[in-house]
Amino acid sequence: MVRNKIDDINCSLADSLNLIGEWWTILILRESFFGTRRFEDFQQHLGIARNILTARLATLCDNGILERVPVKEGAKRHEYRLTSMGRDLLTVIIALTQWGDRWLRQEQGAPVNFIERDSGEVIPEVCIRSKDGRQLKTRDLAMVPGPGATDKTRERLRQIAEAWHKRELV
Amino acid sequence: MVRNKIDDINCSLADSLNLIGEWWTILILRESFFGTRRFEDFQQHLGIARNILTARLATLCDNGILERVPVKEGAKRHEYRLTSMGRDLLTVIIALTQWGDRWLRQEQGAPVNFIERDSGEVIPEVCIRSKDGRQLKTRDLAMVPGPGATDKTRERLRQIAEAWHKRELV
DNA sequence: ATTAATAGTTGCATTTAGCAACTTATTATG
DNA sequence: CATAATAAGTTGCTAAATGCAACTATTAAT
Repeated sequence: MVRNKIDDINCSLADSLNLIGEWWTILILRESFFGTRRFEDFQQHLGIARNILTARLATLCDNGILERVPVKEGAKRHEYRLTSMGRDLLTVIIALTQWGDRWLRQEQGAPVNFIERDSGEVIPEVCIRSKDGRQLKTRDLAMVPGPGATDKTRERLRQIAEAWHKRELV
Repeated sequence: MVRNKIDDINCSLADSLNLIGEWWTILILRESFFGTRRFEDFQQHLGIARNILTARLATLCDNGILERVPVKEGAKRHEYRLTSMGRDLLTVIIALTQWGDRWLRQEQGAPVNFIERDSGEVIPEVCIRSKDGRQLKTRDLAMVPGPGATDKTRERLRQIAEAWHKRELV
């Protein structure tokens, strides 16, 4: 799929989704965080079709999110492990899990709680904060061009800012 | 697709992905955060096929992430707006955008920076924190059954904890 | 009343995913 | 070492999802 074709803003979100936005990919990564490393284990835990799993693991390896390492020194079989790039996705995965807990399981409560290993305390919800630690909402945020902005991006951001003022200040 | 079929852990992540994990959905939500509300605008900004856009907007409305509201009092035409459930996804979207900034645009830098509207300061990276505000990494985290855990979930979490000890303490 | 814009729908081609059986290589076992 | 068992895919086929472009039906503007 070409999700960025006519996109008028060069956005890291679309790029990220091109790497991890395919069916199953995030659940594969969740399994990785759970400690799963072997093909058969991914397949059995997720119930994913074997050919799709093959394809997804290859994409993740090609993009540096997982790496294939020998099961042990000199072994021919390998396993799939998170790279630091992959581990860095944990924030996204936990944020999305917590969103599901909040909105899809209000009655039952979360099936799984993430705790800090040392203290055993449940971690608070991942959220957007200001530099000095205040929690921010959608309305508190705006966007400005960053160092990698193209002209198109600047233009789009200008239009967004303008539309916002029209709607918010009237 | 049935992504949760053989899943042996009842996970909010899989549920979340069933709502927002389809092609295009997250980019549609990004557009919503940018202020886009009308069908034609979504279509033109994203370059998405019209029938797919129709389907995605319907799913998002059905699940309470967007809502259809009349363009103005009494008008027949409507527009699509984020609900509070939808706005609550901003954390995920920013986390994923920032991940893309970090790993896919190391040279150029981020095309878009999120700032706090009042201060103009760029917001820090969304991250996982402990109760007292320390930043946590993958290794600092563990999982325990929450109030909504099933027997299967408990069993799986037990296995994960056991495997972790074997690998980490040797 | 007529036109233009908006918001879809429909039919068809292409791509992607699911399934189950088959293949190949690699470890374990007697 | 031979054989079996496991692991890790591959292949061929079916079903479902997506892309595209043209068409339709409202609604709003003049």
